[in-house]
Amino acid sequence: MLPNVPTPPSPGRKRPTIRDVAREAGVSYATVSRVLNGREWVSPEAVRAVRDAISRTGYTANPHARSLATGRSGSIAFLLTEPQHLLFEDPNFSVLLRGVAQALSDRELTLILMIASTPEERARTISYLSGGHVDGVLLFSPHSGDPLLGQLVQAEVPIVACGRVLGYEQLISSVMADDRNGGRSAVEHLIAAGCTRIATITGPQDTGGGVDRLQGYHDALIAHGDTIEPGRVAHGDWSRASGAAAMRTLLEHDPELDAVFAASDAMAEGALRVLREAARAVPGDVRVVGFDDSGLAATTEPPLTTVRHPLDRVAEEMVRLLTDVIAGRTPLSITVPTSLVVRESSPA
Amino acid sequence: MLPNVPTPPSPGRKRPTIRDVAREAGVSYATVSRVLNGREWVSPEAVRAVRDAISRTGYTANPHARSLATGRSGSIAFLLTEPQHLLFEDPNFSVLLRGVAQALSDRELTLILMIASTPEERARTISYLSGGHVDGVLLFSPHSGDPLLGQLVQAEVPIVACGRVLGYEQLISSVMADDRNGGRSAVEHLIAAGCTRIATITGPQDTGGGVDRLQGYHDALIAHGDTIEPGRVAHGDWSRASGAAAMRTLLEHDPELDAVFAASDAMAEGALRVLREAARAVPGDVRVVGFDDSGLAATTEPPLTTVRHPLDRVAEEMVRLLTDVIAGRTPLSITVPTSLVVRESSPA
DNA sequence: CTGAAAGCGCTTACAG
DNA sequence: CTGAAAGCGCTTACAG
Repeated sequence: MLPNVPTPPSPGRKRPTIRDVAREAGVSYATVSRVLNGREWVSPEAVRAVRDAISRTGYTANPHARSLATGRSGSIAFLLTEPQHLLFEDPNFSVLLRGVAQALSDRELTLILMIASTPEERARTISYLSGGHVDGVLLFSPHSGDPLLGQLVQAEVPIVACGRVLGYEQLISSVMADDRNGGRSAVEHLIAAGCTRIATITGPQDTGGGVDRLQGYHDALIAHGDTIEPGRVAHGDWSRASGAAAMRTLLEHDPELDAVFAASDAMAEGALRVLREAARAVPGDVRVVGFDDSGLAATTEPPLTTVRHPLDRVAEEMVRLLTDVIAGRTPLSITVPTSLVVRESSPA
Repeated sequence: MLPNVPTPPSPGRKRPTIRDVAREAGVSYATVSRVLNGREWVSPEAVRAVRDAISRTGYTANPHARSLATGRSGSIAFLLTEPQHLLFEDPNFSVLLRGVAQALSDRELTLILMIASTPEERARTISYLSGGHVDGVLLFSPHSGDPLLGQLVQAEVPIVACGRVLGYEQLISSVMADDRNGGRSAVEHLIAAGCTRIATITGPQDTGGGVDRLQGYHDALIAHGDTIEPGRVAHGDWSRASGAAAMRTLLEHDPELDAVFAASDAMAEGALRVLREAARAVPGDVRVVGFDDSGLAATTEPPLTTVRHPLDRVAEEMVRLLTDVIAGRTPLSITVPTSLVVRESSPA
């Protein structure tokens, strides 16, 4: 029928364009564009006519044409660089994703998900993002040694990271929890409960969260006049398995320890399992405090006392900040407060 | 400097276009386009010259311009309609997302994530997808009563669903696990172990998986000459909490039951918790079998015997099928096989 | 094998 | 307040 139907089996009738709407409304298509974009200098009658024509024709704008004309893509990349096994088990990820999806949807922006774990994916990702095909990038779980970071900065893509990016504080905006004070409050809670041999399982030391939560542990101990025992500090990678491994190391070093502060709920869960195997009662023999207040925290055995990391707020702030950065405002960091949530693994 | 820099603070120099490449290579830009798209009838020299020019200029194609010209967006929507609390706790979701991201990336397609839970999100989603802004839609956790389904079908958007969509079997292509045989094999395993009072916790009965796994339970029992006791069937919604609630109901109806087949690992986990509270040993007093072999299964207490649902395969097949549907091939369904994974909650 | 040209559907100064 | 026109960066028949 029509001369220029799409090459493959035509997906129904041609979609209406701005010209169809203009014809319906009896105005020029420039005017249609103006009301579409809510610009000034359009008469009320024209606005009404166009709106009617739009609903009659079922018109929706072609985002590609719009992007081509404006030079903005209307989309944001949600970039994950964690190795996949962490992604799989981390309930924080879902919360963040949900929050970002919501915030983006509210602003009529599209969420493009990119996972860069294999070398091929990383190469494709960097060329895609450097190509200017998205308006900005939301970066999750960045590790300071990652070469992707430098490439992204060099490509001048607007970026906002989740958590401080070590070594890039001045170049990459970020939204972080108050990790240091959060860690501190967790350990102060343990001290107040009378614990005297407090160990910690840290996050990766090439991440802001990993470093800052450990610093909070230091702060609390020092403020209380204690010294830091190296044997009471074991490192993890946020995962359950690493938490379990770290707990074993800690028990070897000090079988008498009476408390553990784990820098994530997932690691705390691993620690809980090892303590059970080692026949230590929680909280009777050993108190355990986690970090995040993720979905996990309330369902462990016993339920975890933890530091609440308000990821819904973080997601919202990340999107807000990114739109600022895209608009040209200078990079900055936002810190959201944390709070202690007391459950049975370390009651008040 | 340049007359037409983008409105906000110029993001560095202008990106090279196809004309810049053509100039560099000393050919027309039509020729550049040909080598870009790997079309025939280009001399080897021209190809070489263009490739060199591309790497010298750092050119990457503008996807919006390309989409506008070709009428294809190069992107696929990953659409989630589950209420958010399910999304949060379901480890299957991450596996699927990862698999789809990989398969799409291999085909140079972009993954657009859409979450449609609130009414506003649903409205935006339907208008976005109906607007023809993506080449196709990957649908997750569809419930048969959802009005979104009809709207999507009416909009003639290519769709592939994860799991059979009840009532839309002829209209929506899908990739499903062999749910019925999977459920059957789980229950046969229980029968073979000598269980005689086998209960089941089902998934939602408005989903293909929910119905088919229950049918598998029926099949096994009937084949063994047993009758179906209504009191031994309790319904859940895939979540842990619903599994726990269902388990309580089942114990009330038959305190002597000696086995439970839960239609998801998450529900099995909830059941496990209730059995522990009720002082039933697993597998001593009650055997438990789950479904999915999700990340959860190996970490429960005790680890779960379960039916493996190969979600990585499912993700890959969904993308493959969707590209077929987009290319105009007739809709069809793909079933991937399942297999029993034996662990301690019901040993061999 | 290769150019010149039209067209994809918008936005945006530029004149009126 | 509104139209006519140029331009965004590509692809694709159409002539050569």
